[in-house]
Amino acid sequence: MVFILTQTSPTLNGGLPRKRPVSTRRAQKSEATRLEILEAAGKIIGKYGYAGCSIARVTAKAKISHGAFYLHFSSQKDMFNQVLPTLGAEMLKMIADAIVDVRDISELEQRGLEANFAYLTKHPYIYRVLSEAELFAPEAFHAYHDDLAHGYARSLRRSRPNDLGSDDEYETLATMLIGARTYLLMRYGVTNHVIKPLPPGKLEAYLKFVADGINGYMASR
Amino acid sequence: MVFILTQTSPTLNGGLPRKRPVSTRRAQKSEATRLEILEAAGKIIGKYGYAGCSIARVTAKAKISHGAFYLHFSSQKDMFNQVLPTLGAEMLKMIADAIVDVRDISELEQRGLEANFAYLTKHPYIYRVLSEAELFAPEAFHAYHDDLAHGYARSLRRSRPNDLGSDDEYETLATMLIGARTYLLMRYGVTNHVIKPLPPGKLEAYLKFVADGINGYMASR
Amino acid sequence: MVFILTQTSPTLNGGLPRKRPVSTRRAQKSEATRLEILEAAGKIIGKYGYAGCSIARVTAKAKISHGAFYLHFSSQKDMFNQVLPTLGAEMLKMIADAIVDVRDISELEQRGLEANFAYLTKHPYIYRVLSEAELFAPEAFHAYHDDLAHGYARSLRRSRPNDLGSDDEYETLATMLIGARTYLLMRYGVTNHVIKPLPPGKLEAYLKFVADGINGYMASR
Amino acid sequence: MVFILTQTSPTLNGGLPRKRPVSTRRAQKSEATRLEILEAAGKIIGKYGYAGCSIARVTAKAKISHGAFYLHFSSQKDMFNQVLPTLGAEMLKMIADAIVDVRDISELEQRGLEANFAYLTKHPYIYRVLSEAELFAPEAFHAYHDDLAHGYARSLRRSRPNDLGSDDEYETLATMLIGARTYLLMRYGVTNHVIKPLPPGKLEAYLKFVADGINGYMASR
DNA sequence: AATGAATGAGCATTCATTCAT
DNA sequence: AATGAATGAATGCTCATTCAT
Repeated sequence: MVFILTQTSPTLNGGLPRKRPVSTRRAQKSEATRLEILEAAGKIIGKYGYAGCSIARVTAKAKISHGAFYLHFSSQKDMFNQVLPTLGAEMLKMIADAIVDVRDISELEQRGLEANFAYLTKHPYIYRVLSEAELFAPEAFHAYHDDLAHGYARSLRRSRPNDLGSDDEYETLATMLIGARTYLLMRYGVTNHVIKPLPPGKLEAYLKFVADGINGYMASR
Repeated sequence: MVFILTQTSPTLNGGLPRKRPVSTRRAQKSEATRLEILEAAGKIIGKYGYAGCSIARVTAKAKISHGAFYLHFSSQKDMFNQVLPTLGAEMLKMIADAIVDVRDISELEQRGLEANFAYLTKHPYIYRVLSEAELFAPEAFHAYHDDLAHGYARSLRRSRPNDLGSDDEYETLATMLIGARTYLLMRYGVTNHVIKPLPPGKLEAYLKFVADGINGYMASR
Repeated sequence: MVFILTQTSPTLNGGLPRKRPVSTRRAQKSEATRLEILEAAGKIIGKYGYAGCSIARVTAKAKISHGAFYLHFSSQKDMFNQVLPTLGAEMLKMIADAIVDVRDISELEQRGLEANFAYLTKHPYIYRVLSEAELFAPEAFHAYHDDLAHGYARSLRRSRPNDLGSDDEYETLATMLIGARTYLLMRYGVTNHVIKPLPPGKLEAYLKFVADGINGYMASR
Repeated sequence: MVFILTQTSPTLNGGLPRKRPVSTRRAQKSEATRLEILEAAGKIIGKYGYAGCSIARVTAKAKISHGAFYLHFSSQKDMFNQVLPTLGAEMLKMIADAIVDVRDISELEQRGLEANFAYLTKHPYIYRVLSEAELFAPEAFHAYHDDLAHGYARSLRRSRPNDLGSDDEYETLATMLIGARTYLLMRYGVTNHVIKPLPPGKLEAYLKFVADGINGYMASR
């Protein structure tokens, strides 16, 4: 096949060494495998936690050999630190998309929470990946929260066009809001690492509290 | 030795087998050992985390034999679930004492936070015991937070004498407040599992946000 | 490419398949690669020992692919057994050259030792290649020592023209001398696999002892 | 049983807590196991070398569980460093005993070599334990050779009562002699890690050479 | 000829728990 | 009641060799 290609169409790739396509194909395959491993790891973390996410379990689920794991990750820790960024990125994107055109805070919060909740429900294992990351993938955890708080802060600012708070003030606020909703979710919306709908009224409570808390916060500076 | 004691004073308690004092003494000793083990475990968790809190380390620190551990706890998990209730109770009490006579919310929050922070600074290992408990001692973690939210809710209600919110509403609010402050602390006040003072302004930001958030929350029901 | 070459000049060598020049060029290239691999292996053994001389390390250093290794050696063991003969040959030659025209034993010993020492100092990794070879490349090790003892024996015989000892007697003697100097070097001239100068007097001690044995050694002090 | 003992002979141990016998018994058992492990390791090293002396093999041979190994040694390296001192001590003692009353060098050498050879033949695996130790248990190896050279030097001095050489001179000499005989043994007396009798004449060659060096060796044939 | 992804057996070490003493 | 030796499954990781491309 290679022979035929190089004979029949020697000019197709403009004289480039015919190595590229091969290595590109390989690189794609490799990247695909890397993602499969991370998906497998995510599911296993969802079920057994990071502590139960042994290389043996991951490779069995990803249907690769034990040794192949180390072609894609330098260590278990390395993999742990990639699970959240990879699997969490999509969630962040979904949330960002959901709030891209909101104009006031309650819309922001409502849509953001809905998108967040929808994603967690659809990909139930993400919740555990995220909640245990503080311990097992601290770098990823903090990077994730920096991102989240940053984006949140930007949306908050956009939703209050006349307000002139500093970046740090908005990030502080975002941090508190994330904490409040995380604890609400943890206390009322999670059983055995599985997300369930919040009891009626909780979400509204959060929205109300948040709205006036912010007004007061901003007014009193 | 035991035999002799029970034999030499059979009449003191009117013919009933006079086991109580002895077993009481034993029980006291046993209880003391149990507490020593839990203290040791607390310190080890503070230093190495629950994951590094092996029975070997704990028994070495508590100066008991490996096997003796199982006279006091049925398993490692059992011990994990007792560390937080035992060591955390004191902190809860300190906080409760600090806020027992407050009359308005900002005093409540200020004093509560100060007491909390003071305790964590004085007993640095508690922070890790608490923060990792969600993962390694989930039952204890949730019981602790139930307690905390409950007490918090009661204080909130007391600080707003004319308000008629339901218990559940106050607990929901307490949960959000705990989340907000926990995340603030985690993001700005902890490095390498060690508490450090919050940057200036963070605490005030929390107090302001909290005060008006609550007012709005309560007014709009 | 190969195809084209063999097709375009079929007549040059009178109809015989004109493989030779090509395969010669190839063979040369192959031989060069083989040597590069062995050089790389030598350096790695010098630094990490045979046990640390993995195929991965060697191929990385020789800048060839992992698989290409097996085009030149049938196994790791095979390579191990070729490192010493290849890299040691030069040393043996240097020593042989140094002693080619000596006429008495003390000159023989002095010059031989100096040449040996000079070579080891200049190519520090050879020492480890040699000293660990008994374990990891036993065939090569024994072949090397056969060679060494053989040449040594011949020089000894040449330095004693009137002596009629058998070859075996001279080889036995050579073996003992090699052992004596090797142990002297090992005990007094090597730290952490690196050759350093012998303490003053050791070399002279060896020379005296060798000449006259214990009696002479003791008498001549 | 314990009860009976403490009742029937309360004075036998003079009031000492009856814990001692138990822990002594335990300690003896433990020591016995430690030695069994080292014996097993010695045999395995004799057969497969240090590189093949895995904990799995050792514990299987010593009929203990995998984990029990670590009750007696802190690591594989720790064990490696104890094999030679433990198994080699007996050999050194046998040699020392054999030469305790010699009065001249040739007797010293003859008896020492015979004892050495006899021991190696009876405990064939020691040879490999010793010869590979330089690489796998360097500390033990050098300690062993320091001991050996030291004792050897003392014997040499004793066998030459009128001689006033320094300790260092005698140790240097001992080192060369050990080297010479080791290489003789290695080259003529070992096949596949198994000791076999030296060919006739080799031992005599060594004795002659040692006494008078090359000159004597050659003259006395 | 040359590549490098894939394999899978092997390794040292840890540790909660049990149980004979 | 108290001890601590013993168990054995489990873990993360390495590496010589093979083989599809």
